Amino acid sequence: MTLKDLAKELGLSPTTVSRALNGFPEVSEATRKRVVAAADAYGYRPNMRARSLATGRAMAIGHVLPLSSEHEMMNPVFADFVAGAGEIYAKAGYDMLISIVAEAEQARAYEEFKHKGSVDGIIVHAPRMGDPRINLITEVDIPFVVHGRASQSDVPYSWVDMNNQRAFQRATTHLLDLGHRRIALVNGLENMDFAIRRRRGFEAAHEARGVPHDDSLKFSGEMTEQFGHDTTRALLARPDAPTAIISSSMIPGIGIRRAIREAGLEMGRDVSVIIHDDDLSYLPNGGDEPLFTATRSSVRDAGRRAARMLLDIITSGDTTPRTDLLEAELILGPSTGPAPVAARMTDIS
Amino acid sequence: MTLKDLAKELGLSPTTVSRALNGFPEVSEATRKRVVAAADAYGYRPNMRARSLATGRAMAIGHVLPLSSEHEMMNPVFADFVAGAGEIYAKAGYDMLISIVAEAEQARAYEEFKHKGSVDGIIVHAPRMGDPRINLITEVDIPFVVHGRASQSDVPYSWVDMNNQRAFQRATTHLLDLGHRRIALVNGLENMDFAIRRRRGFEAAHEARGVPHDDSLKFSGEMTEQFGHDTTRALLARPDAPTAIISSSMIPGIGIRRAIREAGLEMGRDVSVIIHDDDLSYLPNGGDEPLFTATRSSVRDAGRRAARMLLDIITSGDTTPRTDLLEAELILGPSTGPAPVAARMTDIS
DNA sequence: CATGGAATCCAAACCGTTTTGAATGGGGGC
DNA sequence: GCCCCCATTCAAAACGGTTTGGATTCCATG
Repeated sequence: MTLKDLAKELGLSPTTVSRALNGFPEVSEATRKRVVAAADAYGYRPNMRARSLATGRAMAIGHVLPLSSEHEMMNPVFADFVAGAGEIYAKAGYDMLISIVAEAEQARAYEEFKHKGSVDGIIVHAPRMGDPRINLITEVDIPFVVHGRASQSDVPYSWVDMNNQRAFQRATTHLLDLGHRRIALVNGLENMDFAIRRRRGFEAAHEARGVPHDDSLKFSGEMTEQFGHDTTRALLARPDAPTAIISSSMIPGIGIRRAIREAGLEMGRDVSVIIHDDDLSYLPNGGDEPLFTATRSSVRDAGRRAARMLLDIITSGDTTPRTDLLEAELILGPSTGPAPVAARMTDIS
Repeated sequence: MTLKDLAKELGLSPTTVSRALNGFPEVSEATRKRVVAAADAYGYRPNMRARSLATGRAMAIGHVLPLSSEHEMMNPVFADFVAGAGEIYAKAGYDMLISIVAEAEQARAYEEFKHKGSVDGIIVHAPRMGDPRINLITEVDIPFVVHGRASQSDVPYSWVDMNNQRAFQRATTHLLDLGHRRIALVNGLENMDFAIRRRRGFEAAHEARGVPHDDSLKFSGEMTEQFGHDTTRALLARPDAPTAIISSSMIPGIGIRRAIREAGLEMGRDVSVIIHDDDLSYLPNGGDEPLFTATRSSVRDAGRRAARMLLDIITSGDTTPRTDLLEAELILGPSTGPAPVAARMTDIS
């Protein structure tokens, strides 16, 4: 059932039918009702391809994800971010196009998105530091919003991001306040922008308190359970073992907890742990009570905000860059406590 | 730069240019070369919407995910499955359209996919038992492949699935062979088809060995760490505590491990644990050595297979249902061992 | 020297919408 | 009764490709 068929059925021209269905004022209320009634009697749905072609709007948003090689980690927050964005798109009648493309081919991917006309805007995921993609898409001249930021990017752009630095500064400060003086950082890969900001926050907290930070206590790697476990085991075997650990994600946090237990120690008493909690729906940080003390910021909510921002840029046509900085909450759980006295003593001595 | 512009630039008709670029035989090799050269000199990309409209093929596959309400679990395997499918689509020049839609509106969603003409085929995720969607899409008459199966569906359809029953039967049999007689099952929600099959495998193994299975040892719920932990804690507090636990996913498995440790017991010695491992890239079951004894089947690989199957159905036009049943491997890790003698004794007595 | 056929190329129709520009009819003002 | 304007409606031209059904040229064949 095409528009033409429907028009013939009603004895009207395609023009009038189209206008009736799209709410234009030049059509009488009587015929509009007649058309609408017939439309859903016949179950008519406009063909999006044809409409897109005519209007120039694709009614779709593209998400470009870097294709992770076999051994690289698939971004674990992606599913939740997309779920949040998808909610917004669905309400606004937009589709979501996802393309997974190797790092080297990203340039072409954006250009194709534009020229193929399959999307009206793009969400950029997982920016690296000084990510070249930003300049690239800016040149292509298609609306986009970045989830995260790319330090050292020279062009202005729109983004939604969590205040990574502030979150980790607060977490670190909290541990310092509890008397901890040797704190380890288990961070994500430091080619990712968020990881760099988190380390900066970690260091800034030390500096603000005049406590030196030890480079040998800072680790970065793929955020797996194994990574958390192995680094913690190594740390606890050292004579100058830290009394607290901050982890960039809950997954290594679980490995940290395991290593602490294996060492015969207790989390929250012998070693304090703070994780960052993306509030992933499939990995909740406990139920009524949290499992870990955590900085929490919902990545699903970030997805919703980024989607709203992008749709607003597209529909308003106002491309002046806008930004949305989310603050993480600091949630207290059983995984932190005052620094053990023994450690504090030896440290002070 | 449109096809017409390019044609004018070359002094050729749009017909010839189109044919040259699409490899039709009716164009001389000389002009083809000239056209191709000009095309990528000008950076010409055909507009997909126009092409789709003309050819009737959308060159896109739709994935429909149930919109999880705030409290429901977002399917944790989704990200990896999609990554696998995306690889295949990218190679074949297809786009991936994802739409997240509430359970109640799924019917309309499929119909719209068809009539809007935005996709050539559909992948159906997370089928429930007797899932009504299967009949629905069959009626809509658009190629589709189901990831998983829906028991009690009366119409034949194409699917890619893991042999859930066999995997859990093997895991259970292995525990029985180790002397365990009271085995608990920590399963996913039993409105999901895979969960039902896994329970059947669990029960079949008992029956094959003539060991009774106790309904009070079977649990199903959202597969969170907390769920694994809480049920295990309750189990271990019972006088007739099980000596082994099978978990439907690694995430509750981690909670199971935590509860075992909290009870002062050791996993693999006092309580054996087998998990099912979807081989998720961001939640590997250990590194060189596994953390858990596990039934393993890569969900990313399933995504690749489903995508290949669907593309083949679409391009061949042969819609006779095809199926692909993947067998899980049983991987031995440190989380299992012979049943403790004490338990075995009291059981025998 | 026609004739047929292969090899190339092109004009025009088509895909299903929206949108432009014009036509039609009815009613109000004079 | 005439004119103008407004409210409706429509025919036709986009949008950017593909595809159908010829045209044209060139060469070999009889």
